[in-house]
Amino acid sequence: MARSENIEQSDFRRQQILMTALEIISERGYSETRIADIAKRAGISSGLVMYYFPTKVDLLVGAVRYAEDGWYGELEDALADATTATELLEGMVAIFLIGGRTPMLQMQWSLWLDLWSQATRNETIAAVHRENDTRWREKLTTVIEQGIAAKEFVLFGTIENTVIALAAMFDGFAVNVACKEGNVTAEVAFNIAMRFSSLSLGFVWQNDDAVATRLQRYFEPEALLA
Amino acid sequence: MARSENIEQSDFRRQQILMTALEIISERGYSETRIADIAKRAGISSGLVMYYFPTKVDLLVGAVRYAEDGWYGELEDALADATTATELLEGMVAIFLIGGRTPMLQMQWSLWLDLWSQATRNETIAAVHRENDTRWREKLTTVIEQGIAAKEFVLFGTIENTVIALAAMFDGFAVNVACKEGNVTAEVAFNIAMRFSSLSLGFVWQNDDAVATRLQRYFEPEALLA
Amino acid sequence: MARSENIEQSDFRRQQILMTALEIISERGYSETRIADIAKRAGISSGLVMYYFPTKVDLLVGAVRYAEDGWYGELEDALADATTATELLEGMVAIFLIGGRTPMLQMQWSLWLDLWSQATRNETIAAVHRENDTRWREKLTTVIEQGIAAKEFVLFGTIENTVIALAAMFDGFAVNVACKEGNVTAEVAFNIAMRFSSLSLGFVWQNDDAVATRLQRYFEPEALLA
Amino acid sequence: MARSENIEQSDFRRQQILMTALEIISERGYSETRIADIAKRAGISSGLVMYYFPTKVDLLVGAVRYAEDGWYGELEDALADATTATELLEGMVAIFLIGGRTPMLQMQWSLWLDLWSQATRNETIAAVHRENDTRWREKLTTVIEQGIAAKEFVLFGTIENTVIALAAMFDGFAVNVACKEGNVTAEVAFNIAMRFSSLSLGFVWQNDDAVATRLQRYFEPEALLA
DNA sequence: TATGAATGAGAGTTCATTCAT
DNA sequence: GATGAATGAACTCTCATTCAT
Repeated sequence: MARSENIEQSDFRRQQILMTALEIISERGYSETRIADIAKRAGISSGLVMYYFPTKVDLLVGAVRYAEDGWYGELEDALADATTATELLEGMVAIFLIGGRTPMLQMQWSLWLDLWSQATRNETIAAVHRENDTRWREKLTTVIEQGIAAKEFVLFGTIENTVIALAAMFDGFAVNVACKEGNVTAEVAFNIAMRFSSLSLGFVWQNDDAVATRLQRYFEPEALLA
Repeated sequence: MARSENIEQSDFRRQQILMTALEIISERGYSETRIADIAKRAGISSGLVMYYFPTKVDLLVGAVRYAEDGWYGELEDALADATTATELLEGMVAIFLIGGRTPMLQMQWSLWLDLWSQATRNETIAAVHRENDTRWREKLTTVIEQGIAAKEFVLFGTIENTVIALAAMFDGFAVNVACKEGNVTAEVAFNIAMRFSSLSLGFVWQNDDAVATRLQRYFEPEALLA
Repeated sequence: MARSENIEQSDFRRQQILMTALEIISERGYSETRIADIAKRAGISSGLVMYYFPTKVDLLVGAVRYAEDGWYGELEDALADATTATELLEGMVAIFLIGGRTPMLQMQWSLWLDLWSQATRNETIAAVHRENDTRWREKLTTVIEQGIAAKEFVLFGTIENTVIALAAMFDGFAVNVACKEGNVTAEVAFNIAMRFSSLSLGFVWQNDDAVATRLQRYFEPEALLA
Repeated sequence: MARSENIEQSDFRRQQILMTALEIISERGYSETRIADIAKRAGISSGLVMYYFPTKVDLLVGAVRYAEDGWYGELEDALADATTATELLEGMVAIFLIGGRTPMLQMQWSLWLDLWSQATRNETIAAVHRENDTRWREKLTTVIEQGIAAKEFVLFGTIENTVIALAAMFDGFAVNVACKEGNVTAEVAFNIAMRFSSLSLGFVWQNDDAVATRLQRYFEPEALLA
């Protein structure tokens, strides 16, 4: 077997394990996930899982990075048709809270809550969390800067603080959604999140037919808000 | 031993165990907490822990409720000197994000992140989480209603949505603080949280000497923002 | 159950586990001994073994100490009829190399070789080994001093060096016996060990009927040398 | 590639693996040595190690034989300047207990203790041990015969028994040295071993300047006894 | 109430060995 | 010869939970 094939094969295994891990951790949580379960579902031995990921924490870190990379990669595509800053923000928040058309964009919030929970006590995991957070804030910053340049947005504070506040609000909504708090479904969360974003960014937003039409780019109508 | 003494003794044990559990779960997380560790620190046998709390989940539920009750109880006292709705809100947010003068008010955020993480997959825990959330939103609602009545606040949406949005933002900030994201310390979080609350509630707030003076009701000066 | 009964029960378990461990480690060696095997043979769960001996090394240390204590305790009894220093030495060497009438005195040399092997790299085990060695040399010293006082023995060097040399020779013979080197059986080793001891201690010793008669105190005739 | 080159290459690999195995087994013991560690340090794959040595026991056997052959080969050279039987014996004991100028002559006692320990339960290893022992005794026999012929030595028993006794004593001292018993350093062991050898062989030996000078053939002065 | 010995079903991890390439 | 992915059986150790006392 040629060297390049080896590398491909190796990468394939790595990805296969990460995908499976991602699935199972999302389903039942990190601490309820067994290496043996991942191996079984992937159709390999548990020894092989350890061969690629020496410890269980490595697996969590790998799975989170994998999810993150996949999410951002596919987010670009999903937002391809959004042109104004408002539409971009709307799309980002919609996909963040409700999900997108691909499995990767159907963000597994339970994975994130696990990550936060582990991050408070494990520095390696905390570092991964910070990485993610920074990436998300940078993305938001870019969109807001575009909106300011295009005179769509007007800020009431510094851009840094605005981003921090909005990101915090979005995370908080994600907790509501992940914990399935009855009255705050993903769609309700999206709606409120956009209204308060518009307040902070000085633009007008209301959930009308135009919004509904636009959102069909990201998910099926039935997932939409009333 | 008289019946009443039995009950007292029983309640004492219950509380003693809960306090210890709270301590240890906060320190190292729910899944890293061993029944045996709680028993050892409480100076009792692990069998006795199981006698009062038949399963480990019961212990988590109990500890969270205990923390919650303690927190609200002491919050009242802490806010005794705050009279206007603005001051009340300020105090609530300060204590929520930074902490208060008593151990109970030094909210162990890591406990809450654990709770969220477990809540996504365990209905009993999810119920406790919802209880907490409802209580917190009711508290916020009361204060906002008072502010509206006193013409301190003006809303840009329904009161329900405003409360949901603010509560989400506060939770998101709590994640930042708990995961020790470098640039968002508890004090920074408080500051930004108040600025954006003022935007949503139509009041003016800026972090000046008067605020600093007021905050000294809740914690020592050195914990204050610049 | 009364406290004293608890302690008795606890000691019983401890001893039961140590005895079983001793047996199995002797049979197949420390690194081939499984906690589960000990548990199974003792008729208990492996968790209980770990309850009494938190690590496998603790079990080895415990087993060695137990064997050692048992050996010395029973050595006293076995030597009760030996009066002269020569007879005492003879008895000690005979039991050391060939064994005695009780299981404890049928020294499991393989256990000792394991101990030496582990001692080169594990300080805890090395300490136990040193303990044993010191005890054995003290025993030899006492007997030799008695022999000198009784004018049975005459030394050609210091008593310290004599003891070190003799102890080394006995250990070396033990290796021969444990590794079942064909021509050096336990009996042959005993015979040569005594002849060279007599050289170092200036007494006359030859393996005659009187010796054979005396040795019957320690083991059955068939175990005796031709 | 020509057949002879293949064989050379093959021998090279074999030796390379044995040297590395010897190193690592000496450092951390047989049962703590991993095939993968040997492969890594040798810069090859673990599959290749198994290609040359089908089982781990083969590797131990090979390593011991390799060490043994190296030791005897270099012993000859080291003793080249020793002419009398006394000097030869002195040199052999010195190198046996203290070591020589080459790595091979710095006998790794821990390897030998491992060998003994395994030999009690593994017949293949026991056979290797016997081989070694026989070789060592033959060497001692030759020297003693030379000493008798040259009237340097006078025996108090048969030559066979004398060799067995001395070999046992040397092994026993090796245990002391390997287990780093504080008061019996390699140098002390050598000194006592020689004094008691002289007793058994009827020659005069005392550790004076002449001895010290002679020993400088084998190792550096600082390693010498006072 | 209270103890703590006892359980037992794993858990993650290890590692000699195999084998397709 | 040489690789290193892959296996899988086993190991020590963990820990919530049970239960006789």
